[in-house]
Amino acid sequence: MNQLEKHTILNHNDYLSTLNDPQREAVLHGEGPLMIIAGAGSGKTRVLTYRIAHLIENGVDPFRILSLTFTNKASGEMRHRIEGAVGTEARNIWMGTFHSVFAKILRIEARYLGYTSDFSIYDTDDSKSLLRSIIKEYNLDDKTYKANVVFNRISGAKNRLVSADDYINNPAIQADDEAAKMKEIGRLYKTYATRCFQANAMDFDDLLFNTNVLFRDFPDVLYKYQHKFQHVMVDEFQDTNVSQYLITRKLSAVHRNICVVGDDAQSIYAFRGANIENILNFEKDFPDVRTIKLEQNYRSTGTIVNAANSVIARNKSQLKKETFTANEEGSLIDVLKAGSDNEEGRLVATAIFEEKMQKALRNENFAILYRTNAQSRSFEEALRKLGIKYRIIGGQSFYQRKEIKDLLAYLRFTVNQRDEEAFKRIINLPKRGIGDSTVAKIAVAASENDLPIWDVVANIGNYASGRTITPIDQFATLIKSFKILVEEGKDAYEVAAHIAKASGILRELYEDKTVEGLSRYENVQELLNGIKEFVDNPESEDKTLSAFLQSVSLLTNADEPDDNNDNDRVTMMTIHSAKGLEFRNVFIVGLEEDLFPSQMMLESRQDLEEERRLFYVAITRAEKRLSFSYAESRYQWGRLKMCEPSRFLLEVDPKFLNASRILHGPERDSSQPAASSARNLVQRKSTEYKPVSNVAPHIPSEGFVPTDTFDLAEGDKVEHLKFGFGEVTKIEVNGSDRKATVKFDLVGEKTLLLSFAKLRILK
DNA sequence: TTAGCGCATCTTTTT
DNA sequence: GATGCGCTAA
Repeated sequence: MNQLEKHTILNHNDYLSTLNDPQREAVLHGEGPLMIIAGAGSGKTRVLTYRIAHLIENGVDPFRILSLTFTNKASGEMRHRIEGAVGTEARNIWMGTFHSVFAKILRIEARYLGYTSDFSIYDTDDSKSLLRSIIKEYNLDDKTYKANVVFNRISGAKNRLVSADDYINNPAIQADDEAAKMKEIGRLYKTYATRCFQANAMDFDDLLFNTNVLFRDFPDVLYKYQHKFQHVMVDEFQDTNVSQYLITRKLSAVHRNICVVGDDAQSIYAFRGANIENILNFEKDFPDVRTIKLEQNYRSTGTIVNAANSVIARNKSQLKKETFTANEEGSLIDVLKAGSDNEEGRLVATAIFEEKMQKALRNENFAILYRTNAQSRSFEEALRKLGIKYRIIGGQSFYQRKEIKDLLAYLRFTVNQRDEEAFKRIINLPKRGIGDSTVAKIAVAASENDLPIWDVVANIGNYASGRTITPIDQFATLIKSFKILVEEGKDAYEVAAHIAKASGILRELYEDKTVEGLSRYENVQELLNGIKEFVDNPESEDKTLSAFLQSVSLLTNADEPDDNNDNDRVTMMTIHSAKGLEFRNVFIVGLEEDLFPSQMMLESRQDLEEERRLFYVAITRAEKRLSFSYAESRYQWGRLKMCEPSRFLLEVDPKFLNASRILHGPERDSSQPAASSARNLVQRKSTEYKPVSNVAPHIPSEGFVPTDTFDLAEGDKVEHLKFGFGEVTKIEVNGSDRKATVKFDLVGEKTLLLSFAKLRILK
C-alpha cells in the first residue's frame, strides 16, 4: 500500500465518533462469536464496513477475512465502501455471495469430488430442461410431474442436505410424495444428480450442497480453509438456509470468530429454504455469543418507521426488538387508487413527475416496487410517455435472453464437452438439419456404448451412417477448432469473438433485419464487449474462457451491463431485489389481494407472515416519502381480472395514511395491452372487451369488505360494480376455481373469476 | 426427418 | 407475455 492510500484510512476518531453506542460496540468487538440484530435502516452496512476496516487496521490479513452476502449487488457495495476506508487492500478480502465464493473454492478443489475445475453451472432453465427430458424418458405423465414442482422438491431437499439416496430411504419424505401422487420424485432426483455429475455440471444448490460434501468427506480440505479464514462474516443472516449455515459454522469452528448480521423481520426467502431458526440455533451453537441490537433507524421519517412497525407488529413469530427513530415526522403516506393497471401506471408516473418538479428532485430519488416482475409494463409505458428515464432491475435479465444464452452455450460447450444442456441448445443452432430424432439417436448410441455424448459426436462415422453424418461431422470439427483456440492459451475475448462469428450466430442475427433481430444482434455485441471488459480488467487474474464463464453464470439481474454515465433513472424492481437499498421516495404498487399478498403463498404455505415481512421490507426502503397504489382491475394473460384492495392496506395504522389525498384519475382507458407479437394479438382479439367508464371512486376509509362468497346460479340477475347489470349464463366450478359467465347489458359476455368479482346478486 | 405454424397452458420471489 | 407441444407440409 502506498502512502497516499494509507492516508485514506479513517482513523479511529473519524469513524467511531459517528457511531452510536451499540454500533461502536459491534465495530470494536474483538475475538469470539458475535450476533448483530440490525433493524431496517440502522446503519448495518456501515457497521460491517467499519468492523472489517477495524480488523485490517489491527493487523488482520485481508486474505484471511471471509465476508458472505446474498446478492452480488450487496457484496459489490460492501467492497466499494471498504475500499474507501482501507484502500486497495480491500480487494484481497474473500468477499462475495455464498454461491460465488463456494463456486471458487469448489473450482480449486473440484478433483476431490470427481469434477474438473471447468465444471459448468446449470441455471434454473438448464435444470428444468434436464428434468423435463428425464421425466419424458421415464414415460411419466408431465401433468402430474411438472418440472417446476419436481425441481422445487429436489432443491428443497438439497438445501436441507438430503441427498438422493437419503431422499429415497426417508420414509417420511416418501409418504409425503406418495400423498402428493408423485412417488417417483426420488428416482428422478437420483437420475438428475447422476446426469448433472456426468455432465460435469452443478446447479445453484449443488454449489452449496457439494461444498458441504467436500468439507464433510475431506477433513484436510476443511482444515485448510478453517485455518485460512480467521474471521467469517455473514450478512442477511436471516436468509441463510441449513446448508449455508452449516458451511459457515464449520469454517469458523477453529477460530470461532464468526459475526452474523441479520433482522428476523426482514426474512423473505423461506421459499428458498431460509430458516429463521438459524438465528435461534446460533445462540445454542455458540453459547458465548455476544448479541448486539441496533434499533435506531437513521433512514426514514417517523411516519414511515411507525407505519412499518404497525404492520410488522401483527406477526406472531419475532424476536424482541424496538425500532425507533429520531428523524422528523415527515409527510403521511399517500394512497393512489386506479381503475386499471394502465391507469395505475399513469397515476404513479404523474405523481413522480409532479414531485420531481415541486421539490427539484432527480429521477434516481424514486423507486417503484412491486411483488412480481410482470407488473413493470404499465409503469414503463407511463414513464416513457412522460419522458422520465427509468431502469428495470431483474425481470428478464440480460443473461437470460435467448441469443445470450445461445452464445454462452457455445462457450460452455467449448470448455466442457460433457455439458448436456449446452449441447442440446447448440447442436442445431443455427439450423443445420440435425433434428430431435437425430439427437435422440446420438444419445442412444452414447448410452449403449457407455460413452459421453461428445465421444459419439466427435467420431460419428463409427456409430452411424446416412445423410445426417455430414452436418454432425461439421459440428464436431467446428467445436474442435474452438477447443484448439482455448488450448493455445487465447483469452476469453479472442475465443468468444471467434466463436460468435464462426458458429454463425452473429451472421444469422445480422441477416434478421426486424427490430427484434437488430436488438438481438446488439445484445450479442454487448456480451462480447462485456467479455472484453472482463479480459481488460486488471482485477481478474484469470482471463481464460473458463474463468469468465464461472463468473458470468453467477451473475444475474443485478449485474446488467451498465448504461454507464446515465444513472439518473427511476428504479423499478421487485421488493425482493430491493432489500438493502434505500430511496428518497418509494411507491409500493399493486397492493391488491391475491397479488400482494400473493395467492400462491397463501394457498401453498399459508404463510401470511412472510408476505407481511415483505411488505415491511418494502415500506422501510423509503427515506422521506411513501406511496401505496392499487388498481381495481388488471390485465392478466390477456384477460381482465377484477381486484380487491390488499388486506395489507388495512393493516397500516390509518393515522399514517393520507386518506384525504386518495388520487383518482379519469378512467378513459383503452386498455390495449402492449402487443409484442402479431401472433398473440390475433389470439387476444377474441377475448377483447370494451371498457366501461366512470366508476364512482370509493374511498377506503373504514376498511374493505372481505371477498364475498357467492351462491350464484344460472339465470341470476346480478349487478357488477364496473360492468353494470347482467344475467348469469353459465357457472363453472373447477377445483377452487369458480367462474361465472355473465351477459351484461352494456358490455356483452364476460367470464369472471368469482373470487375477484365485485358482484351483487339482485333478488 | 425437419421446420413452421397454431394452440394451449401457466405464471412469485433469487442464487 | 412466453414457452412448449403437436400437427402438417415439404
